Amino acid sequence: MTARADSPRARYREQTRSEIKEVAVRQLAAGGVEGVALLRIAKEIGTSGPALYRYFASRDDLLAELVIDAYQGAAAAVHAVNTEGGGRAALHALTSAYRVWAVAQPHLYLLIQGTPVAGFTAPAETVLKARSVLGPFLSVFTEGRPLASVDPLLTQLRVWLREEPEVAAWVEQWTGQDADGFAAANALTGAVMTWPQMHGTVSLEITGQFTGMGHDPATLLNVQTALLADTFQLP
Amino acid sequence: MTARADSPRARYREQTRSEIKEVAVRQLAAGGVEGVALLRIAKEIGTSGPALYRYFASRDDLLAELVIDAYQGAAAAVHAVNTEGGGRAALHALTSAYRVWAVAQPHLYLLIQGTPVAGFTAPAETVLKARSVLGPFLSVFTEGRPLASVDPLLTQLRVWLREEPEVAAWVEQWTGQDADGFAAANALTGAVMTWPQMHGTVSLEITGQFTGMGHDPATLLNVQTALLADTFQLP
DNA sequence: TGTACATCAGTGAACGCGCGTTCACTGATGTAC
DNA sequence: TGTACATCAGTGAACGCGCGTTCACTGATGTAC
Repeated sequence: MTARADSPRARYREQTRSEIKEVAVRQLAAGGVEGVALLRIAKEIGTSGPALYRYFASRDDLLAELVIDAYQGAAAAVHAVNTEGGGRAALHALTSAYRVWAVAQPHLYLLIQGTPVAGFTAPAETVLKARSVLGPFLSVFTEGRPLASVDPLLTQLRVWLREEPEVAAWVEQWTGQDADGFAAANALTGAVMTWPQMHGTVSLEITGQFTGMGHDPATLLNVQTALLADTFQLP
Repeated sequence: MTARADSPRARYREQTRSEIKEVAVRQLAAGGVEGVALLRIAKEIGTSGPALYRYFASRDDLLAELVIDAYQGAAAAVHAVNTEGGGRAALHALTSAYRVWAVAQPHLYLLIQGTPVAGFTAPAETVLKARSVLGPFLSVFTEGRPLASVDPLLTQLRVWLREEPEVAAWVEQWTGQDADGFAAANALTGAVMTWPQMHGTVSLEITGQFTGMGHDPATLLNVQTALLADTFQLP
């Protein structure tokens, strides 16, 4: 019989779990994924190595939780943006929030969007979580009217919407539009174009490849976002 | 006294060095940077571990060479593009060549553009090599006339050109234009905007984050490239 | 309220692994005269 | 062309390290009656 969820013991358990994760994140920041070591975590929180196995079944299990937490954090940051006004301003707010979150915790960003870790299979929920981050972008692009240059991509995504009910449902949820219609396809196309744009700029900034270059990454992202807004003729 | 450069011994030495690097690259592909292990390399080429120290001073030295080789490969792929005609077609050819190289050797691409390896300092030449990859893009954008939306970035890069003689020289070399002029600044801005765009799309493709999504990454890159060409009003 | 038992957190010792690197050495291949 | 020496490639043994994980165990904290 398991202890009640709000028992003192359960509470203590949760507390220890999150303490372990905190230390793990710190090690992640310091030495990357390979720098996360159970024995050193144990030493840091003043316990023995094997004790950690009361809280996580294995190192990979711990990593998997970090991945999920990171996605949750990114999604929260993006979802917290007020997009009520819609249009260009909302898009700028979204891309900026995405960047700000990433720059504030680069190690977490790299954990979920960087080089995949060999031998480590990401948890199954990952795909859904990643989609969740892009949701708010869909809603902004719903009112877009893309220029003709975007057509090749639009056509492909329209097919996808037709063939993948899951995706269609996701898009409908965020756009409030029928997945067969123009608005839904436009929205999906906008999100699919925005993602790599943000990711490219943000990841180059985070990995330090802009250091010594004469521009502010935020300005770069702003300009790119403005062009996207132009392309989709956002109000 | 060192052996003559073309002596049989020197030739054999080079051969062994490159055999070691080949195996290392194979291990890189299989298990990422952490998967490159001297002892396993030695075993694979049928020699003892310590023997490798005749060819590379340390594991980090070996990795550094792989990094340089990878940059050289990327640069070669981009430099091989025929940009004589210039304009939009040349830009498309360049971004496409970049992507094709990356997709063909994803592990090498991730080695130079992915998550930095903790505790490993990239060789000093790295910055120059990275610049070299972008050179041909400069020449294409020389004939660009960017839209006003790009101005904020343009202004920053103009300052950079003025203050960093090295960069100015690099830009002059590829554009054949005076670094103080409009053409040089436009070219630099175009390259700085193209880089993250390509990187974003290519790295998401390579890390498998597009799998299960209903579009062809090449189409996405083409659309993005077309928009860049529009933005800079390339002929 | 007290007692008997079950559940849980944490321990210390130990296992086996693969790693990078050093060292003193042997034998082969070059070079100088 | 032959001999003496220097340079090089490669070896086997060994070092020390940190790691993830298992195991049998002790003591504390809960739960049931």
